Amino acid sequence: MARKDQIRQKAQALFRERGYRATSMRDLAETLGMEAASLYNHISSKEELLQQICFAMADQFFEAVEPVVASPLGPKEKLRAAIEAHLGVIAASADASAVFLHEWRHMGEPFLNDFKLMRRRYEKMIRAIVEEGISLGMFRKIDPSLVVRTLLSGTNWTYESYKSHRLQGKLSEQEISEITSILVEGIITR
Amino acid sequence: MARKDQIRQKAQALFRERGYRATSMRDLAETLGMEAASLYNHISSKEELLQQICFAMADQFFEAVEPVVASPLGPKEKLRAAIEAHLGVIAASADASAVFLHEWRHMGEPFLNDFKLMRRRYEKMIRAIVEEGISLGMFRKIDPSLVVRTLLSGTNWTYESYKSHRLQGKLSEQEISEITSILVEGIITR
DNA sequence: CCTACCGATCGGTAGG
DNA sequence: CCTACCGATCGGTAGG
Repeated sequence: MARKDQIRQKAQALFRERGYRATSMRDLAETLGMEAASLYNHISSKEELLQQICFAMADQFFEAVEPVVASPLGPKEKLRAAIEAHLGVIAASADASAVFLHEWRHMGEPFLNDFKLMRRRYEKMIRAIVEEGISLGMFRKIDPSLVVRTLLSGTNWTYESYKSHRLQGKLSEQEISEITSILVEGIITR
Repeated sequence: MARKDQIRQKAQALFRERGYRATSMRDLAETLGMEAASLYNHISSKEELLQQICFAMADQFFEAVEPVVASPLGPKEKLRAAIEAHLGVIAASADASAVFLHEWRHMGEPFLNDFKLMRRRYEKMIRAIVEEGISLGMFRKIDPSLVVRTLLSGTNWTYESYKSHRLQGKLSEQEISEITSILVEGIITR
């Protein structure tokens, strides 16, 4: 079991660095000091690795953001808290987040469809905050779907922050707060 | 020559839809109604296609944004115009933009390094606008590198807008303006 | 966890 | 632009 976790961790790093299709099972085995065939004592297929990474991250995002949505905060504070929670998940699992964001399309059915449905549900959850804010006159009247995509997309670079020249290491609490602020302030009515 | 353009156009669509590594030359040939071997009368390699797509898009982004940077606009209007120009390029070439944004890492050296340098130069150009705005007290005091990454990342979903349920078809001028506004307003001091 | 190996598929070439 | 084909590599299995 511990071995399987090691495999998954290395798979996350390689899938993120090179992409799922460009990572061979031989590559993965090599980083673990074993032969490719030996991997199959711990996993059943390459795609199973991808599925587990993607759906485990989906769980993480929901676990972080759902309590915020259920909270009694007002739209502005709720949206801020949701984006901060979302950023916190990426910061906590940068490799797996990058795989979640970019490699999911290489899953086969029926997992692919499940994944798309899950993502739709996630966006819908955040969209509800935006819609409430608009209806209360606190947020600008802009297509909520467009708003949510811009918000989430604006966070999607952060998994690579630790590789950047200027922004090395994990994002600090303050940086997470600043990114959130940039995104949320652009939506608030003046 | 016209044939080569057809090949490139189909390659853009397939690389974008399935990813570079998951697109075979046989896939590409099939969409063109020819055999894989015949492609090599028009191109020299699969990677050449990727390089030409990526660097052609790089040229487009620079051609759109450089005049804005050189203009006498103030930081706020200049940043707005730069983001709008950036969004305009994506809207005009959605497939190629998606490839530019996601598939570049599959280029080999020395092209890969050239590409990274080019991207750095592009970000630096936009960062200069942000830095000027901060120094004039018009923009909030936030790490300009973080700001630029958030801005550009916030535009990176737009190439898929025409596939979305709620946002079908190319982005309208108004939608481009709204996205720009969300991103830029979040940076301006109050 | 390894050796040995499989059928499938890959990018690309030769020759016409 | 096609047929025929190449060596390399792929994900995965058999058997120990």
